[in-house]
This record gives sequence, C-alpha cells and structure tokens, in this order.
Amino acid sequence: MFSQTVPRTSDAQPAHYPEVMNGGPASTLEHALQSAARPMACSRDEAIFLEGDPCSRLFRVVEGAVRICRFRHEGIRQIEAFYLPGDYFGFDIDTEARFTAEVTTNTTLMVAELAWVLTPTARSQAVMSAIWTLAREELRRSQNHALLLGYRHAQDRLLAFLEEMAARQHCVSCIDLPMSRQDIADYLGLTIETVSRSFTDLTRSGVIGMPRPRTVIMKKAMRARISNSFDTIPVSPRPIPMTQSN
Amino acid sequence: MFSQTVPRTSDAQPAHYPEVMNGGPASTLEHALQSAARPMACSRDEAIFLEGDPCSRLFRVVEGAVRICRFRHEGIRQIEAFYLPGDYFGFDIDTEARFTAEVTTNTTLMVAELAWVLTPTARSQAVMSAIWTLAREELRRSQNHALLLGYRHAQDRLLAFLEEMAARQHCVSCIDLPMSRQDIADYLGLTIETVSRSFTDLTRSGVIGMPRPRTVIMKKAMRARISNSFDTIPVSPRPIPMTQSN
DNA sequence: CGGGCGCTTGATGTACGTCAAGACGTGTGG
DNA sequence: CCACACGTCTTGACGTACATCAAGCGCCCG
Repeated sequence: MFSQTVPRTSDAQPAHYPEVMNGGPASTLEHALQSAARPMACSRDEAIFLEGDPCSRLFRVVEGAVRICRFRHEGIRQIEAFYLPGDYFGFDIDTEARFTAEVTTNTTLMVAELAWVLTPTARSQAVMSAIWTLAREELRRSQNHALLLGYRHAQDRLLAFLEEMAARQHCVSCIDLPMSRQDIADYLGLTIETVSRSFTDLTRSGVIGMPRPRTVIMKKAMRARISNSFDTIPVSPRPIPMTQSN
Repeated sequence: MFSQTVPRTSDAQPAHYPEVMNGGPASTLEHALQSAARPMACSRDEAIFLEGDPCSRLFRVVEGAVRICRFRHEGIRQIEAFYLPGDYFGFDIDTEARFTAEVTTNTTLMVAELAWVLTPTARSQAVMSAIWTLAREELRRSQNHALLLGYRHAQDRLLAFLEEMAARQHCVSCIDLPMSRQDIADYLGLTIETVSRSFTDLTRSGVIGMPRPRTVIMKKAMRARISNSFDTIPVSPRPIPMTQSN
C-alpha cells in the first residue's frame, strides 16, 4: 500500500525554492500515507469519482489504469490524462473535482482520505513538498498532452502517445496499453477508426510491432518517424522512472 | 509594479490543505515582490527567455502579451499559453525553462529575481501559498488548453479561445486580441488561413462582430454556437477576475 | 462451441491544409 | 497631410487526411 517510490522528477528541482517547495524524496508521501490507505478494486469502466464531487480522497494506482475525462452533450468524451501503476491522483487543485475519473480496465487502487493524510500530525513539510512535486508532474503531463494535440497528423499523435506510454512504463520497447482504442482516440482527439488505421499503418511500415491489439513493440528509430518532432524532446523531457506495483 | 491583485482563484481552495498550500489573498505576492521588481519594455517578437535557460526570474505582464512556445525542426511553432496583463509567469516547475517566452506585441513587464523574491526574509508562507496558487492556475490553464485542442472543428476551437480571452479580460463582450493570426493559429493547432476563414465565417453568421482584425465583439448566445460544448463550462469554470495594470 | 464486444477494414464525404494571389491597414517618409 | 510600401489579413482553388457510415473479422469469455 503506497509502498512504492513516487515517480521521481526530483532531479529537476527549482534550486531557488525553499525546502517546503522542493520535492525531496517523495517516499515521504508514501510513508505519510502508509497507515491511511486502504485497497480498492474496480472493474472496467467503473467511476471512481465524478466531476463536481468534493475532492476528499487521494488515490494511487496499483494495477490497471485510470482515465480522467469530461463529457460533452451528445456523449462526446474527452480524456485529459491516464494514470498508470505508481501514479497518484485525486489531490485536485480545487475543492471540487474538475474531471470524472474512471478505470479503463480492471484496476486496483489504494485510497486515503485527504483529511487524514493532512492531519496536523501527518502534514509535515515533507508531505507538502511531495504534493508540490505531484502538482508539478501533473502540469508537465498536461502541457505535454497539449503539445501532443498540436500535431496535425494522426500518426504523429499516436507515436507521441506511444512514446509517452513507453517512457512511463518500465520497458523501453515493449508497451502495454491498458485502455481501449476508444480511450486512446478520446485522448488523442481522433476517432477510433483513425486510431486503428494509424496502428495498422505504423505496423505495415515496420515502425511498430503489434502481436496483440494492446501490446506494442517499438522498432528502430521511432522518433525519427514523427514527421515534425520537436527539437527538444516533446513528450517527456526526462524519462520518468516509474516503479510499478506488483 | 506588481501592484495589482493576482488572478484570484482562491474562491476554490482545497479546504483540506493547511495554510501553506492555501492561496489566501495573493496580494501577498505583489507585496513581497514590490521592492524586488524592475520594469522591462520589449518590442514585438522579442524573446524574454529561451527554452533551456535557467529559471531565475519571475515576470508579470503590465501591458501587451507574452507567448510561451516550442519549435519543431522545420520551424513549426507551437504555443502553449498566452500571458495577458496581470498574469505572472517564469516561476517554472523546473530549473530550466521548458518553453521559450516571447512577446507578441510591444509589451511592458515587471521583472524580479526569483532568488531575491525567495530570500529567507521574503519567503514567507504567504509567498509560498501565492506561488502554489499560480501553479494551480497554470495547471488549470493547460488543462483547458488541452480540452480546447480536443475540439475537432476549427470554429469550435476559435470560439473556445475567444471565450477564454473574454473571461481573462475585463469586458464581457469586447475582446482585444494582442496577438497575430499566426499566434492564434499556433495556439489552436490550425493554419493561419483556417483561423482567418473561421473568423470570417463567425462574422458572417452573426456570432461575432469584428470592427478591426484584432477587436472582436461577442454577440448573442455564443456558447450555444459551439457544436459540441462541454456540459460543464469548458474554458474557465469561474471567470477569472483579472485586474489589469494601467 | 457460440455469442458479443472490441478492433479492423472499406467507401465516401467533408473540413482543413497547401499554394497562390489579392485586399486591407498600418506605419514611414516625403 | 498624403503617398507609398510593407506586413498582416483575407479570399480563392485544389488536394489530402480525417470523419462518417457501414460491414466484417477476430478474440475473449462464457
């Protein structure tokens, strides 16, 4: 339960901020959460919280994946982020959740009451700095998402997405996709057909291998395949070392 | 100089976080910056800092506008955010700037050395909470940008952009656009021609008025014109009261 | 082995990108 | 103050990539 090291981006701290804002070893967060957390199993497409719900709980993905999204009237759904094993979410920036959170596949979470985590005894500077690190990571992720959506070609967006997934998972070349084609489409701002066709095209051109629909093998110089890749690394400036649970 | 109240989103604080994380009256930030800041005038397209530069300065827009962006190899540019009068930027989440900052038009800024702002005397909890508020605002903006880019039709993106601009400016119906069509295109993930055509179409259909290219009048139920608007307000959950300088 | 869901593939329309030219407005110099 | 020139914005013609509508395949689970 919360027994992993948090995704560490702490190798890139703003040197100027005092300790309370410096991430430091984010394992302090797990430590503070250790006794507060309880496990929670969700089956596919189950909602964890809805947009507008009070932000009262902090979650960590153990196994599976979570999507946060919004809906437009005719049922059009837009996915803002995926959370993979090791990721925290729910420490929102408002009193009310700005997105709906659902699991994309059978998923195990750890849950802790924010009120409990932030009790006077628990709310150390270390905990606060860990929260700060999470917020920065969230901002970085969102900015990278916007950059991804700036690509005009479906293949570029898909490749950027696959690179993000690869960077956030352990293996360099083997990617597990714990979400449906529709989920990917709603994250990339495309239709499911275009996503599927792009997967096929990338496979046919030898850029990726796809033994099963939700397993992708990265082949050769994939980055060079992005027609207009950024001079600076577009998706994840520094690969995020992410300790996966179980 | 930094004499305005910061954009207040503090009406939506996570009630659970201790004071250090609660925005509180962000005027504390201006107060802390008051003596540290110096004015800086930039002419159109001038760079303020480049991607990769050390994050050492905090800026506030007094007049004009700033864009932060990245470049892809063939000169394709992608704009992540605009900063308007009253907005702070430069308090980045890393030691190095993740974007290049340039002014879109003749612009006046206030500049303060982060090291000075964050000296032991200045780094009060109030200052830190103000920084936290800025970071949350940045996250919200980035998420809204990603949502905007999720719209599949150019007119929808443009309308969402205009709504964002309207919400961030004083007047409800009269929008000043302190950036070129190319800037708007690079922010919306479109070409300049498509942006121009969308402006024309919206004008012809009576949704907006455009006395001059950079002045837009919002007419009638503009929101209803977005073909797939979000059930919940897409761009700015609560209009941001933004005190403009001079 | 059968059913259903997720994924893929096909055919067609349309919105946007691209290339190109022209109009407008703005700023500068005479 | 006017004329000119440059840059910004707009408009046009055309090609292309993606959305849409529709059908079919394949995998997984019951």
